[in-house]
Amino acid sequence: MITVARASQGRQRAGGAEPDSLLRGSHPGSVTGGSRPGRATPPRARSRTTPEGVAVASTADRIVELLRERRLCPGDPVPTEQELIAELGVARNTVREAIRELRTLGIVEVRHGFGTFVGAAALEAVSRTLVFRVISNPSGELIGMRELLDMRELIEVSMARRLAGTLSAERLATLCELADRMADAQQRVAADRDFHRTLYAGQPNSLVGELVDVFWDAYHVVVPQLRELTEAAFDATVRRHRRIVDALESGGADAAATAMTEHFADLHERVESAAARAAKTLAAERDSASGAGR
Amino acid sequence: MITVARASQGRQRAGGAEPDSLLRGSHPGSVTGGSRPGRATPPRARSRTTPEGVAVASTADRIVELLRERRLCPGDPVPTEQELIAELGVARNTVREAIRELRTLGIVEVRHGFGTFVGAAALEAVSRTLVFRVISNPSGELIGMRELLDMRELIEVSMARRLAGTLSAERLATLCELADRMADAQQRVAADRDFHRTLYAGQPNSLVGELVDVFWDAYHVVVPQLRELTEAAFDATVRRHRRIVDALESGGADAAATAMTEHFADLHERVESAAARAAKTLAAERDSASGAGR
DNA sequence: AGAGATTTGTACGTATGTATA
DNA sequence: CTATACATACGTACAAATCTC
Repeated sequence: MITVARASQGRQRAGGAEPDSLLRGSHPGSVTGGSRPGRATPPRARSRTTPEGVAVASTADRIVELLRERRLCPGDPVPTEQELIAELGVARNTVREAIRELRTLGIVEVRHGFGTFVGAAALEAVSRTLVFRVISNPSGELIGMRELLDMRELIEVSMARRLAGTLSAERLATLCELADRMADAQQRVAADRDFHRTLYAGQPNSLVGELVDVFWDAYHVVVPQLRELTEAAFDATVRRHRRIVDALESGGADAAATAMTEHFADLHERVESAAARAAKTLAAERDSASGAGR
Repeated sequence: MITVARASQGRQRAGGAEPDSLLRGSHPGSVTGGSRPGRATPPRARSRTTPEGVAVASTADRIVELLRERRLCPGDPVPTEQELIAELGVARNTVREAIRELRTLGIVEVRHGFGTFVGAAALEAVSRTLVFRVISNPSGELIGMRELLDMRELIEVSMARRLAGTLSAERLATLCELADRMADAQQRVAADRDFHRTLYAGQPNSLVGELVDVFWDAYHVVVPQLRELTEAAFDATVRRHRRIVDALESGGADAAATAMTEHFADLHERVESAAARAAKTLAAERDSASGAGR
């Protein structure tokens, strides 16, 4: 009975007022109350702090700033909640929400009952955003899946170009073996993941591998929504992957890129046809339901 | 006096136990207490709930699940905190932390005093993670900056290949104008941003543009750390960008890719030389300080 | 423009589970 | 097994922002 009251407004997005406070703290009013780092005052006698209503965001920024000032590296312990409360002069919930934010971004890692530590800032969490982005698309999930696949193609084709002719014999053998294991329905998904993962494992740029992973994850979380992908095309999967390996081994950059492009063309085609069939069966179900039900 | 106590352990990372609960709720123990959605019981008489210590995470998952069940699209209102408290049977702080997590991921957007709404799941927040990743690198910020630049190159070179010969006359004219504006020191950064932005504006795949933006943002937050980039090379900037436009207009895919690659080669070179000079001046300062100070 | 209602933001106190030593 | 340090969760109260009338 309370829900419909606010449905009138469309979607006044707030806009991007944040990219300014990415690095620096920018906490405009640290002239709040007492609570200097020196004194060990329990955070009381406040009763009207709240600079303006962005305490959590500014607290998160200040924590990041703190980590930078103290030159804390991934794995190092972050001050405890109590210390942050004393140091920053905010309440526990504020610190907790700020930590929750940083934890979501991978900037810190929390271990229950033990402590909080600087994180590696992995991009892992991004796949969650991507998945939601796909499933919340009002025009249907298909276009979101197309975008994911297209993005993967963009990155991996480029990487194929770079990797052509640079892989060691062992690496190539491993890739061949993984491609073969894709013939087995049980191992297919894991083998596919390992294939793309070992492909970019030796890369000096760790971002590339992580980004590939993130998009791979998101895609493979979403794609099971399309039941009944083309079961027949699985030997084609093996073939495509082997061709990629071949091109990486002996071919030039263009050949590797072409092989990778064709792999993704296969994936695109399978998604499209599966979506078409899904739409058809859906329509058929609807027809039979409306025909028999009334 | 409390800080050093926990510095002994290295960094036992938790590992990736999460990609399983990306989409579905997977809240293992909803057999907690009462608090069914039907009854409007104020969440009391609990006193020992806490299934196992992951209430916030599972609450966040359940909220996402809720949004999916109700087919809520970006812009639609999310149930209020009170409703979520009643529906999910958790305390307010738990809901708030869950919302904070989803807000960080761009899955919801919160407006003080008004309500919470489904978000567009933009990748904006990623740049924050990227920035932290660079500045927290124990081996120095330079390698992180190299990675950012390399990642940008990977994506944008690939996009240049795609865009070659497809841009409209107006678009090309706009790009030319933006390139010219880079001669002005005042407008340079904004023009650069707009250049790369309008380049990928018409793309049907919105992910590409966002990803380019994210890496652009992160890079340009970090790069001012290197004071005194080569001031002399700025007409080269204009030239490089104009050459990209030319290649996109009349050249083939390879020409466009080459032009873009050369642009990034310039950027790489400038970063490296600036870093080398910064290291040199730093060493000089240290020498003079240790020589004069003692 | 003023008052009330709704909703999110912040603060404080307390109890409990968890991991380490 | 006990002790300790820490994060987790709950409940409540009040402040601030926004909307509606």
